[in-house]
Amino acid sequence: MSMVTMKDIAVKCGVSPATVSKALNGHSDIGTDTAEHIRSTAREMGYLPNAAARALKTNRSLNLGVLFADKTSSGLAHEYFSTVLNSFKVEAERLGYDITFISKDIGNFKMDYYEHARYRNCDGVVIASIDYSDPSVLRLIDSDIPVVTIDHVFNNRTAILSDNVQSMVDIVEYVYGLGHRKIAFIHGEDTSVTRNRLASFRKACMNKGIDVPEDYIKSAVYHDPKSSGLATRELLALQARPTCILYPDDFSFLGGMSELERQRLKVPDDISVMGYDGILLSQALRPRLTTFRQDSEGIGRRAAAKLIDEIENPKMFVPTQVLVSGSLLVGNTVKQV
Amino acid sequence: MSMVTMKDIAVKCGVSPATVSKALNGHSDIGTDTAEHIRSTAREMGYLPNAAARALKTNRSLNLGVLFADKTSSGLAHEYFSTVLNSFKVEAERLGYDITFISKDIGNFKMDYYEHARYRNCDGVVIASIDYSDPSVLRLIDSDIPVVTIDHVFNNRTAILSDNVQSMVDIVEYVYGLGHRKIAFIHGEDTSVTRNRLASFRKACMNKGIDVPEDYIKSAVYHDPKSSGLATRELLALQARPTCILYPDDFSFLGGMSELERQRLKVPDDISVMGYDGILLSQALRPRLTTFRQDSEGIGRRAAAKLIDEIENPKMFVPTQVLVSGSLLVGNTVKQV
DNA sequence: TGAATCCGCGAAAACGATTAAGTGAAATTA
DNA sequence: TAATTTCACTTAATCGTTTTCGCGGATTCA
Repeated sequence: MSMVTMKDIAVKCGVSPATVSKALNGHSDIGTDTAEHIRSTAREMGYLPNAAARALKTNRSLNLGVLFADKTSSGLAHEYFSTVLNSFKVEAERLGYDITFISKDIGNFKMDYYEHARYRNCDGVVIASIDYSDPSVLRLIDSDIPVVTIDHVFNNRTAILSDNVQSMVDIVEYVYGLGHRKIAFIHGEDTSVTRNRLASFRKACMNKGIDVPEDYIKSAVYHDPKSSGLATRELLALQARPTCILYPDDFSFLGGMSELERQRLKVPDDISVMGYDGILLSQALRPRLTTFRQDSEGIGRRAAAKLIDEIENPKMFVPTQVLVSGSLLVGNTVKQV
Repeated sequence: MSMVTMKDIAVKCGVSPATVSKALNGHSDIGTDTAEHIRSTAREMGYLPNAAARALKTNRSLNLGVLFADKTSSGLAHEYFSTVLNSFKVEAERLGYDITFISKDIGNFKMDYYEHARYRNCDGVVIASIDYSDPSVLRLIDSDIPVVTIDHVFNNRTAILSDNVQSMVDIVEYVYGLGHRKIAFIHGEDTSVTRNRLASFRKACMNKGIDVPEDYIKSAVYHDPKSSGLATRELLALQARPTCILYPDDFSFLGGMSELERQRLKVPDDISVMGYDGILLSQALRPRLTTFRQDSEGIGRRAAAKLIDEIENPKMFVPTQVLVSGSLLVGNTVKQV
């Protein structure tokens, strides 16, 4: 039951624990035959390294912290973030790291994110889907722990972002190409992502020579069908109705579609609509959703790779912004006009 | 930068490290004033316990392992499991535990689940959404590490399950109540959950005096709209078409709906359909989905509570099956006939 | 042949915490 | 008053690894 340790192996092989450690870690100052003998008896005896002892001694845990939304409206429940997390996990494991969730207040112990990460000896932390103005987050950002952020930029940190600027350009060019000139845009809460998308939308329209009246820009809450339904209603009430509405994500998109349904408007015959995210369901629904697929898998993978690179080559570190581009997913919700 | 340790506090307070440890852990054999003084200087100095050192010495890590599907078809990406995971996380953290993902093969190091859990000193492990016949899983099940399983029963382990038997009863009674007598059932891959649901479906129908011809029972792949679309097509090809089709989950449900759309059948006027899971989107879509909402939040929470209880009170442990019941979510896809 | 180099390995001190066993003084008891 | 108990704290071992330093013997070099 109790674990076999290096000392046990040392006894069995008639060498010192130091030699066992070196043999198992592939140090060069151990004879090849001795090393091989140690390794094979280790295998026979079912030896497992003890992560705690190793972390204690080396001050490296091979463990990454992840910070995903703490709020009750769990970021995890949303497909975009759970996909990011999953690919982050896969890549991290491939590179030899485990991952642990970082939260505030573990049990009765009040602590902030930084303290939690320290407590667990995290070699690095990835941050996503969170309130980036939280002082507790900022403390972590300003700390000496390697950090990469997702979809948000700090000037001293590496960030992985979907290329929101390019995606809005692609979207506008696509609907423009289908003849739309009256394009409305519903955006999410005010975050840097939201601002980037909105600015890019405006610019792309301008480049196409399209005028965007202020009342074509509406605000909603990300992932909230009700809120986007409301925004949609406002847009439909305008005297100069848009011919195409862009939504900030696919949940909002579907919320908008229900409102259209309620008003007996057919998609895409009466009005064109388009989403963002490319959730799994988008292609299973009828009509198939036209949306912009974010490469969430790529984002998670790049985040892990960058973070681990920073951990393992600290002197080469320079804060970087990695843009990950997505692609248009053409369904049946946008029509030629 | 480098961490403040108990020794530092001991020096500053003019006591021994042992006294600091006891004071911080609330042992009774330290004077109240001394203890308070130690605690306050610890706070001032920004002391943080070192999880690795503590784990090494106590052989307890306050860390739980989670085993979620390893396959590329990430369990995490599915709303049901990510919700379970999230509530598991929240409850575990409330009780003072962190969580770490357990996988096979971390880096170049080949190991199985049991070894990984050992390596990380997990106090317990929760298993969900996984191939329960995997020998590596079985090794963990047969080990001395506390384990709870989700949606699968082993006789030596505590299991948390949605009450699939009752839910099928509720579903059958609901559609029966609306006049349906020709009810088809599409089920997922062969697992214990699937078998339970199917058996319960048959029994519930029998209790209502409904005959279920064998070709009303079709097989599909969970969460795969294509596969359920196919099964749907087969059902529609029958001479005695069912008036109501039950799907194994909401993704399959939507796959079925697209097939119906393709065949120009209106839901619910031409045919009634019903799903399972109660995904977030179900109420945002039009028609609103009639489905059975699993209490995934409750499942995760109970799993954490049970697991931690087993860890902290090992002698009271007895394998238990906790049934968590869900509830009917009535939308517009089932019609009175 | 004597000196320098290299190779393979061991001794021992950490890393930061916990805890059994003990210690001296004060308080209680007989 | 002498014996016992209680109180508040310390000593020191220990958890399983890693790593610096050094050591003896063999090999190479001059």
